[in-house]
Amino acid sequence: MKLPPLHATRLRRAARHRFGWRSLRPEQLTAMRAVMRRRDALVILPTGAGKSAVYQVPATLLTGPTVVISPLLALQQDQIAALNDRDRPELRAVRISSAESAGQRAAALDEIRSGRARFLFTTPEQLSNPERLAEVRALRPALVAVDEAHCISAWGHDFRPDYLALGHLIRELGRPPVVALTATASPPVRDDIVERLGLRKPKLVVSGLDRTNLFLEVANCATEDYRWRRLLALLRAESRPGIVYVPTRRAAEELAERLTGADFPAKYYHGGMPAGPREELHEDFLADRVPIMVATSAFGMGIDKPNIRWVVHMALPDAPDSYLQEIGRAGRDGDPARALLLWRAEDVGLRRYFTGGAPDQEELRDLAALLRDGPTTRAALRERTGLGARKLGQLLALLEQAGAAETLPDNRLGSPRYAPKPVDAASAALAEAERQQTVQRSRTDMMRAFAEARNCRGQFLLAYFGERLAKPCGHCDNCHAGGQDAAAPARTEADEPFPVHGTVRHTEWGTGMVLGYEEDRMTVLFDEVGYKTLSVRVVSEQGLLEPVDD
DNA sequence: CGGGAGGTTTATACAAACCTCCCGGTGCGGTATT
Repeated sequence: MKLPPLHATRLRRAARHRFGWRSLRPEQLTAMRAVMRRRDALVILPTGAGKSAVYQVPATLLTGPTVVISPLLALQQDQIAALNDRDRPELRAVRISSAESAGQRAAALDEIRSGRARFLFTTPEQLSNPERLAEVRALRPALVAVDEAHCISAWGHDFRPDYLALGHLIRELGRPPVVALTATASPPVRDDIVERLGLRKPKLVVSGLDRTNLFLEVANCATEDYRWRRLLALLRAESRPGIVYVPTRRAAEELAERLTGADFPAKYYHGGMPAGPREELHEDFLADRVPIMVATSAFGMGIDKPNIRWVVHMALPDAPDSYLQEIGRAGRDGDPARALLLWRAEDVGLRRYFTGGAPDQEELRDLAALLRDGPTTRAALRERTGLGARKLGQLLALLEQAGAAETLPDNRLGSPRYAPKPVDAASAALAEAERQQTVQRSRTDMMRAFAEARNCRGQFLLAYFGERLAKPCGHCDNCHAGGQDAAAPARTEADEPFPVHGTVRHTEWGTGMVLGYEEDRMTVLFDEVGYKTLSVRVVSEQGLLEPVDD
């Protein structure tokens, strides 16, 4: 008789009795068992595949509370409500955020301490407050779950710098096991998550990147008018609800009005709106009261709505990472859904702008010099430099990469013992910023290459995310147009001279990972210069790449 | 980086070409004011 794997029975029983889930998917179970063995895990599963269960079920079997770090308060609200609706003390969730008063915070901590609640939801910003951190540490958490972990990479470097410090903060919590969860993470994003969270040999669980019920289409639009007419054509052919992604807030408002005028009732949503209407729209959309949502990228994270029938992009997204996140919201019910990208070459300009320029070398140098005066706080640094919180966070992160700044156990900032001179630290930090921008630009290049691809789009996307799809996907415009030659001769070693996912070195660009092959071209992700597409023939003839042993 | 608005120049002067300026995403938290 074959014994069930360690912990599997307990986990299944807990899932059934405490949550009412009659079965667990293999990938869920794999991740949960890693958690039970107190091993770190990086879990990449599509939303709706039971990602939350991965930390929630083990949490009920561990001694001690689970801290859930999640980026959006609105999202936390939904997750907390879902847990508390079950009305069981061992599932009860509380929160610490700017939305709770000091009294509520004390009550939440007390509930956890006394065992009346098990889950503590919070944000990276809360934990970066030393008092808050000490309060949470005193609870002796048994597990930390980092939800929407791609935010570390997408937001940490500029927008929400506290995300970059999460690794330090978790260490200060007593370093319980950590499980990081997200729906999409390309190889460099995975590396970023592992490095920034300080994950130790994490169990990697990946599944469900190829969404077979999602039909991928792209149209290059010579004019704005053509873009509009393609949108109308889709609206006439498809049912509701759907999401139209636009690049700016103004475009969201204008397009919603124009669509409504054309007898396609639509609402708009963007980050500049007051919180009240935003929440209301969010709920209205979930309740099928909004047929068409025209939105910026602010809309959608954490939306787990089964019946979204299509997602249209009215501009080129900044990267395949965002694109896959956004189209992934369609067709969760498994029924056919469409993802239509309507793009123009002109769209790239806005993306370049958002990528930003180089930081100021003098500011970097002065900051590095200040850090040498002895440990200090962010508030003191803001005061002495006159920098804003966000800017300061960015510069500190860069200086940390340059070995000129470190976060001390008491959450103050200092200069490491062998820190480079401020001038050299500034140069190194600037170089790091340039590297990050180069990589980000190469992501936009890959997004454009996807739009211009004449072969299977599913294969292209999966290769970008470091996965391999053996056959053409069969659910994209190019596959349907017969662009794929099913009778093509089998590919040989001459076509694919380096193994997929193997490491190579380029004479100029340094080391990188082979992501995949497409006809006579290959895509490589280089550490320093990001994604590059190369001609296999040229690579072979000129010996541009050599294999590197991993 | 590029589009759009709005103004100015041009000289095949009731239009087009050119110029300049402004704008552009994602959210936490805390503080100040009603």
